[in-house]
Amino acid sequence: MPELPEVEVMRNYFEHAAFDKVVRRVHCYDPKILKGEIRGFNSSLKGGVFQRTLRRGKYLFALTQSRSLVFHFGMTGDLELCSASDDLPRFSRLSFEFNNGEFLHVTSLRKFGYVQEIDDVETFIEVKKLGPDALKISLNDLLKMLDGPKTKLKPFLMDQKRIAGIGNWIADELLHRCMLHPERTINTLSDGQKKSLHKELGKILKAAIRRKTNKGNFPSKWFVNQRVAGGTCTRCGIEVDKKQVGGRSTYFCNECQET
DNA sequence: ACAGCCTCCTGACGGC
DNA sequence: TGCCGTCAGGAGGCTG
Repeated sequence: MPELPEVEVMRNYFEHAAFDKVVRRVHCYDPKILKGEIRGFNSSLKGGVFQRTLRRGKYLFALTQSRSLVFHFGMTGDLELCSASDDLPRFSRLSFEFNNGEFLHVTSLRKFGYVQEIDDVETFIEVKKLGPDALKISLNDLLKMLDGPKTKLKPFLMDQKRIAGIGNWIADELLHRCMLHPERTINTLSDGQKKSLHKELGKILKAAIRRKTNKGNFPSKWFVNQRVAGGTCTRCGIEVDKKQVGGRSTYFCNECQET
């Protein structure tokens, strides 16, 4: 579930939870979540202080004076700051213990996602071939990107190597707003439709960040709320269709969204 | 270049 | 009550 807006909210949370505190120790409760050895991880971070965060798409980076970490939250990842007396959160896989006794937990029910020490943020982004951040992509860059490929719209939007940050729900919300069928091919889009993709994408991301939608509290008018069995189109009222597109469950209105 | 399928993982939920 | 199958989903890998 964590897509760009949720990760941006987590980035903020991380700063409030971790900045200005000295890392006393790192605890790993499930080695699967940590890429690399806990020993090396611990010695890298012990005594460090997180001072900076960055984000590209769904990836969060946290930097101490001398070390860099990347967090990917998969679909069920989250951060949770706890005091020493709190119970271990359910599904905690790793925690940073600070010298004030607090613990910042990385939770993950389904263990997709990971925490990893990296040499350098730019290199990581390069190796992953991540596209520009969906929140920062310019209209011109998007227009250029949309010029040519015969890919279907939804898989295009969700390809992190093209645009970083769009996941399943954002793609469905965006395509419904722009009245475009998820299987519409890129090369049939008009200029107006391309421009509306850019405009609506920005609106969705900014509103979602503002509303801190990581708890699923989307505005009631949003199409994303209809991504359930029996959901109805927020524009025409008919029952939404559900179909696998690019291997993902896709909800859309067969009447309003043009193929 | 693109499509389609598989794997990872675990809790929720429906059917019987 | 309990057992079983199915589903969700990001990303990477593999094949066609």
